Amino acid sequence: MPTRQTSKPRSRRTAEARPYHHGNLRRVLIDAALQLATEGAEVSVREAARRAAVSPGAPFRHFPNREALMAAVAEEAQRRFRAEIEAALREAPASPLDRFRAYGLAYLRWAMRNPAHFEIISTGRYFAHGSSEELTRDNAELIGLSEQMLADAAAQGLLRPADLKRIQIAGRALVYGFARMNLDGHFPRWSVEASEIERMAEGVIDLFIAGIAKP
Amino acid sequence: MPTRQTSKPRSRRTAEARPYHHGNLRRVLIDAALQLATEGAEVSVREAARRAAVSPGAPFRHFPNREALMAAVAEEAQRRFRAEIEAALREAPASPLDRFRAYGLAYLRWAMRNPAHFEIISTGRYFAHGSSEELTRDNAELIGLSEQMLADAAAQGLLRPADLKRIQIAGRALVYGFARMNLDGHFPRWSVEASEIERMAEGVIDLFIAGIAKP
DNA sequence: ACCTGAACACCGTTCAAGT
DNA sequence: ACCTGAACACCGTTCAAGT
Repeated sequence: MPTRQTSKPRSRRTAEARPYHHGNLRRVLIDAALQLATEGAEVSVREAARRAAVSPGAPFRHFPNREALMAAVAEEAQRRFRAEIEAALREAPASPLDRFRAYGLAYLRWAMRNPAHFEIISTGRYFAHGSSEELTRDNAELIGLSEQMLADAAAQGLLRPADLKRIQIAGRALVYGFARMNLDGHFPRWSVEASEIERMAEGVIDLFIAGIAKP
Repeated sequence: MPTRQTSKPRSRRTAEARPYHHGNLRRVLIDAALQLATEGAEVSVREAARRAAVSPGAPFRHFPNREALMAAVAEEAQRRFRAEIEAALREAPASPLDRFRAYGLAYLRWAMRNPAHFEIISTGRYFAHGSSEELTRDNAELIGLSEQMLADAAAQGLLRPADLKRIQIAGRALVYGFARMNLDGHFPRWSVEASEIERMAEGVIDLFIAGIAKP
């Protein structure tokens, strides 16, 4: 058994003597909130503070209110979401309809695997979406992407005649609705087993594309 | 000016002398909660109690907890939702695809006009859907209805070859997604004006049906 | 410049006591 | 049988005081 090192004076910054100033609290709070969401718990400022080992008032030095915390969490989640979609598109074939398909698939796969984060991004109950520059910009870019793919498809004569905006809204409603059915626990009542959800996601996207594509 | 009837003794149950026993509290609480939701406010048990002019503990004689109140509210909303869909189907033509269209339209119209009620029915964040017999039954019947219409359409040779379950899930994802985009405030970023939402709902349903129907 | 800790106004829920 | 009112454990948020 090793002797206790009683002679050595405690250094000013050992692990057990946490400094008064956290230094990194903003980041730690966002991670704690992200973690809470992943666990399926309600994100509360107090609980995030508790996990950051900090007093209940401390978060309010970094965020004016709970909404602002949620917005920061959403920005982080959206960044990851967008990164995954862009990665999928980088590996996708050149044909615009194939790219449209890859986009939808990547969207749904991320939503299926990160339901809590997806909800924070999309719900708008936690904070006003318009209040975040970054979220608005990211969103606009993703929308522009799908607009472009559809316009290309139309230009190459791949689509049956139809209003492009209508196709776009329908396509988005389809994937968003599917993601939310999953999130909101609707699939059991539609007899869709957990194990077949990702396959069904693919099937639903293919059905939609078959419906808009020229035969 | 009429003289005050001071001679007449106060009856035991005048309007201003509210009786200790409410008599109708369960109903009144549900209506108050429905009203709160309509106003866009968070439904709280205490506020519902306040509006029913009753103490904060009183609701718990009628509902074991907040979830049970929300479930009762959802049951009421679902009843109205279902009634409207069934009314629309009564007036709809006989052709199964026309009926499918009428169903989708009635679904979306109700969701557009009663967003708060629609959310309580569909979200599953307020209470466990499985806990309500009535909700489960109502839901199953609505699902059965659309199943039947699609089966009829297939039997009459109106559909392009495709898996019926897939069509059903896709159709539901489409309308649910559209309703939620409205609810969650997505339409501004898709440049869909409030005034054109119902027209767009129709367009999106028609696009879907054109996609599954035999040309 | 950033954090603590007490305080305030909320909430859901319980429970003894009243009618 | 049903309701009151005080109580408890939460929550978001503020603010004087500490480092």
